[in-house]
Amino acid sequence: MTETTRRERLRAETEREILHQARALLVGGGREAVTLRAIARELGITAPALYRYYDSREDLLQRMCDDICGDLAAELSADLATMSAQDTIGQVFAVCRGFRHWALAHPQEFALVFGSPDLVTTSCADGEANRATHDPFGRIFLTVAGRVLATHRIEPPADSAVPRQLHTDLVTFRDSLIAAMAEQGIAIPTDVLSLGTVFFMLQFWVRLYGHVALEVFGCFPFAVSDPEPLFDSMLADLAAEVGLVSGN
Amino acid sequence: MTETTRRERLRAETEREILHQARALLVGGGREAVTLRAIARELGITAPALYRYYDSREDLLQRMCDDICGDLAAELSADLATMSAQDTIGQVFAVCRGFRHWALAHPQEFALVFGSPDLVTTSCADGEANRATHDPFGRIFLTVAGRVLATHRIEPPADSAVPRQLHTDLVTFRDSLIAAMAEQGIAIPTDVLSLGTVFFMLQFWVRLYGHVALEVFGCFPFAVSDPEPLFDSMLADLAAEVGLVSGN
DNA sequence: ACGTTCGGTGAACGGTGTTTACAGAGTTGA
DNA sequence: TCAACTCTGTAAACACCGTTCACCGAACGT
Repeated sequence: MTETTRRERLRAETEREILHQARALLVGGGREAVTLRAIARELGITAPALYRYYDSREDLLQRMCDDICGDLAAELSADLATMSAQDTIGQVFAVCRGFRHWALAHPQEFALVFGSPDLVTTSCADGEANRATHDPFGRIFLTVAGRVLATHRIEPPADSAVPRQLHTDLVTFRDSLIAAMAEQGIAIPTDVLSLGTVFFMLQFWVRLYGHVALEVFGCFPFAVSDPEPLFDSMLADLAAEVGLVSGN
Repeated sequence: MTETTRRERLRAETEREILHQARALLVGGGREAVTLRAIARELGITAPALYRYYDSREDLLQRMCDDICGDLAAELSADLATMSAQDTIGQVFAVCRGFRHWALAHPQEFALVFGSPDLVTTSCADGEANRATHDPFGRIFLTVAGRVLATHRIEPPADSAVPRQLHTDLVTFRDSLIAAMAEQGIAIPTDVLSLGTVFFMLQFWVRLYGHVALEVFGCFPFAVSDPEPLFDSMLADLAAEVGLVSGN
């Protein structure tokens, strides 16, 4: 079907199985438990055979990162598919809540992809500037954000309120953002993507990621028996900050 | 001096050296590089000897967490000592900036203490409810926050704006907060520690931790060449949100 | 002075990543 | 069809890891 020769089919199958077992080990015992020998054992082969598929353990972990990102993106996409296409604000909220739920349900995966100081995920690694427009998970965020911008007038911070040192970075991001949006058939008038708007998107992500990381890593200053209301109040704050009402 | 017998002195010395070398390995190669054999090699002893000091590698890592927290607290305390005792708001800002700078300068330590899904640091492990009032780093935050509350009138969110589900947790935290403050000689009238105030402190920490974690883990959606203005604008936002002006 | 405790060693066990030489099946082309 | 070649696997080996065990000598309390 998808592949021509028989060898290629078997190889793809094995590759899938390797990643699958690696994920199971990650979930069960964290990053340190993802062992070449353990993976091989589960597959009924020997450890050196894995070197036909990956350069090293580190390389395998890297590929697993991409795999995880893809799964997360797929899960969020599935959630979105069940929603009204009209309610673009609701879609943003759904993606945010979906991200949180995924992270809480998959703490080890989250720690690997979003909580490792060294490997910067490098992802596609073609350009270097923007991650979000390339990695499949980031694209979902930008898509729903773009749909809101295309359907609602928001009240972003004034451009004058954006720290000067961020200007060039924000402009660069805005450009690749418009390009990525256009690729998905979402036309954003360049004037609604003001510097203040892009700045707000950055702040939005900082707070979203921050809350989720805090919760996954259990770094609350005291025991919070149910952090969900805190999360929801943060989302409401963010929406209110730019004059969005969840109703319409 | 501090210890009576000669054996105790030597033991304390060795214990210090173990943690010191373990830290060096952590900084150089992350958690996985902290190896009993490598530590022993640096000390000129054999690996099994370390079991006279720690139950296991995991136990050693745990102690190292506490050690790191202590160092962070010491560094922040030193910063505070150079500041005017009057400018309590400036002290809060200094602690926040100090936390960020420490995290960026010590990413591996940060990842170990503030970015591990499994071991919840357990820290003192006596009570279970509140972490901040026990661990030395949390106490610094609470101290400077307490000083602001004792010297300034702030405009916290109304109690009615606090999600109902958080009430009991917040009340519990407030009580242990007042107790911890009193221990340090800071008297907080219980009426300034409204539910809204404690809620704001929680939100404050979420945003502070969130930004720092994001930066350490490099999870920006695009390349931000200098994130410091973003951090500073967040601090200004937080202060403005409760009506604090940095001047007085 | 004696027995005990403490901090250290060396050998061993099973597990790990990685390299090397080698074997066999799948594929390709004359 | 058959030879050349590529691809996927193996087995052995190396160096390293955490951990346990038996043992030893110096420091310690009585």
